[in-house]
Amino acid sequence: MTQEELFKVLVAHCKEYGFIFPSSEIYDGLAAVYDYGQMGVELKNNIKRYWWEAMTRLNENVVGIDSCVFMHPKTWVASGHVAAFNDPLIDNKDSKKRYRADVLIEDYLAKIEEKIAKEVAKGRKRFGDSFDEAQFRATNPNVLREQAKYDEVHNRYKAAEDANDLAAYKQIILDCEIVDPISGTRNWTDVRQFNLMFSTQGSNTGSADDVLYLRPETAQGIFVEYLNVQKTGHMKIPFGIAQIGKAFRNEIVARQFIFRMKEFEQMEMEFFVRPGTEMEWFEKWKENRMKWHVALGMGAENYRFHDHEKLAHYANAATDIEFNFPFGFKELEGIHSRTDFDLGNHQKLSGKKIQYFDPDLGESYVPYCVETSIGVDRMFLAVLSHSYKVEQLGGGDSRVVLGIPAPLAPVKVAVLPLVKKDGLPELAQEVVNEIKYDFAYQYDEKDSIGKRYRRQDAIGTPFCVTVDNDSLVDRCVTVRDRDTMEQVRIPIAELRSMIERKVAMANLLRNI
RNA sequence: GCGGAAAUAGCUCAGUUGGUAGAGCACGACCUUGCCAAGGUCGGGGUCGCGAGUUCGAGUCUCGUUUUCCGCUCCA
Repeated sequence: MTQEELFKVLVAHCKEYGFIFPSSEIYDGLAAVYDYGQMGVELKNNIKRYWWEAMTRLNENVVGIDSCVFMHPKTWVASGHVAAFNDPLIDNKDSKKRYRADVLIEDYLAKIEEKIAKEVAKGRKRFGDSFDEAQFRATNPNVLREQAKYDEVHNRYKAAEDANDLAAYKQIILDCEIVDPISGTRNWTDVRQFNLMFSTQGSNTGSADDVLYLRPETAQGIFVEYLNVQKTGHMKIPFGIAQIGKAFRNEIVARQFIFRMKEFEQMEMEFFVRPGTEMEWFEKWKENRMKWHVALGMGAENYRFHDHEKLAHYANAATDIEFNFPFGFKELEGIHSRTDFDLGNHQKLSGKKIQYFDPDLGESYVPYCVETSIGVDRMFLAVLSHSYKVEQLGGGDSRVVLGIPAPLAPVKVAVLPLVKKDGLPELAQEVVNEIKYDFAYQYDEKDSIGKRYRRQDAIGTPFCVTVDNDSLVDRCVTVRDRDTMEQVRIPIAELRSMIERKVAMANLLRNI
C-alpha cells in the first residue's frame, strides 16, 4: 500500500469506526470542517490529558488557564493579525498567479510616473540651464496627458481603498488594461479580500465597526491574562502558562483531512523568561517537547526538527517538530522565541504597565517569551496514522489493528461473554461492574468471538476480557492482548490491576 | 482561487446506443456454531450529491452548483 492509499484508507477507517466525520454531511458537508465521533472524542481527550498533565505537573512552574475565543478587538491589532492579513487579492486565470490588487494598481501608477519623469528629462536636455520644471510640467501636452491619467486613477484608487470597495479595484484594473506580467493577459478573477480571521458582529445593532474576531491562535489569551496569573499566582520568572482551546483560521486552501481545518484546537504554552536568556530556554523547551513526543513510543525516527530560516514578524528563533505523516514529514508542533513582541505591544496599546520586577536583578522589564504550540488535531492524526496497521495472520487471514499507545486508546477494555446464554452475559455484567469505575469499556455479545476481537482491534482496544463457561466455576476470565493476540487466564479480582498496569497515563509521563 | 477527476444502499462498486435501480459486504429477526471476521432462512434500506435544461422518457446527454481527491497557489 502506498502512503497515499494508506491515507485514503485511514480516512475511511476514521468514518467507519466513529473517529472522525465530515461536518454537516447530511447537507453535503462543509469544506475543511470535521467532527469527532464517539471514538475520536475519547482519543482526542486522552491526547489533551497527556499534554496537560505533562505540562502542568512535570513542570512545577507551569500553570494552566482557559481563556475565551472572543477577545477585545485591539488584541488583534497588538498581535499584528489585523495588519498582516487584510489584502485585496486577484488571480490571473491564465498564469494562475495571485496578485495583490493594490500592488498591481500602484505598479501601474509608478509606470505613469516613470513616463512623466522621462518627458521631464527630455525637456531638461532640450532647454538646458533655462529649464523650468514647474513651467514644463504645467504646459507640456505629453506630461499633462499622463498627469491627468495619473490623477484620475490615483483618485479612484484612493477612493476604492478608503471604501474598501473590491469591485472598484477590479474596475480600475480593467479600465487601465493592466495585464499579468507573466501571461500578458487581462483574464482576471474578481478581487477578493482574504482575511485569515473570521469575524462576527459584537453587538445586536449590527454596526460595522463593532466587530469581534474568532481567535486565530490561543496564545493571545495567555498574553492578556499574563498580569493576572503572575500576580494572583505569585509567579516568579521563569514561569509558563498553558492553555488548550479552539482557534479559527479562514484558510484559502484547507486540505489533507484534519491536518488543516478552519476550526481546530491548539495546545499552547507561553514560557516567560528574563531577556537575554531566551535562547537557553528555547533550547530547553525543544528538548523537553521532543521527549514528550518520543515518550509515546511511536519511534524517535519519525520526528525531526526543522529550523525556520524566514522568521515570523514576532520571532527571533523558531523551529518545528515535524512528524512522518503518510503524506510526508509535516509540522506537528512549533517552538518559537517570541521575544517581548506580544507583551510589549499589549503594553503599548493598552497603556497598562506589563512589567516584571526581578528581585535578583533589582530591575523591571517586559519578559521575553518562548512558545510551544501544538495542534491537537495534528497530534491526533499522527497517533492514528502511525497506529494503523494491516497485519497478515496465518492462513491468508488478516486483521486491521490500531496500535494506539494504550493510555491514549479510546476504549481500554472490552467485556465479551463467549456465548449469549448459560448465564455468561450475567457474569460478564459482573465483570463490567468490577472495572467500569476505572476504565472506558465496551460490552459486546453480538456475533462470533473472533469477529468481536476484530472489531476491538479496529478501534485499538488494548484488552479483551472473555467470560466462558469455566468462568462460572473458577471466577477466572481470559484476557486477550491487542498487540500479541496472546491470551492469559486470570481471576476477575485481579483484572483491574492488570489493566491499570498497561493503560495508566502515568506510564507515559514517567517516560518523559 | 485556478485546472483536472469523481459523486449510485451504511461501505465497496456494477448499471449497454437514454426505456420502471442491482450485487457483495454491512444492518434487523430467528435458527446454528462457539476463543480470533465471512453457516442457513426471512427482512428493512436508494427522489442515483443538489438545481435547472434537452427529451414522450434522464443514473446515463447539456449547463450550473456543492462536496471530495490530485496538481498549482497560499500558509504565523
